[in-house]
Amino acid sequence: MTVVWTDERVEELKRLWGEGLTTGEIGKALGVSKNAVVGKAHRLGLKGRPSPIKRVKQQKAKPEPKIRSVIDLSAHTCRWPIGDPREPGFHFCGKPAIPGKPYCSEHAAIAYVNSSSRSSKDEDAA
DNA sequence: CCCTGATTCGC
DNA sequence: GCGAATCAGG
Repeated sequence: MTVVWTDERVEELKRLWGEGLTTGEIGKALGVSKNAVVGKAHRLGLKGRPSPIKRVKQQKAKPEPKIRSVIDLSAHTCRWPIGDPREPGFHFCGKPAIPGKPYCSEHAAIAYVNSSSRSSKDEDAA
């Protein structure tokens, strides 16, 4: 595989080498064996580096998972607890709640039932 | 064992 | 000078 090392090849070699590609990658890109690459590189006087050189993958920094909590729920979302808070399947109702109330109409009825039975004659007064 | 790079060795 | 083989490090 005596591919004539033209200036282009050498330039590509140096470029890929500088890119951080491994000898195998460069050799594959140039169509030569990794030995040829490393040999030429060494002969050229390129900088040596640690064996397992790998290009650092650009990891996308995730914004944030955004933890859902009861306070994060919309003000108009029913927060009626379903199940036991200690159990894994615990969740909230999530149905549209009554404005001003943390529960939907159904659960609000349950929540406020008998809580403070308004007398049928305490608000008619003026 | 795999990966890699570095050096050696024959052409 | 070239690359494969070989050696060496991780």
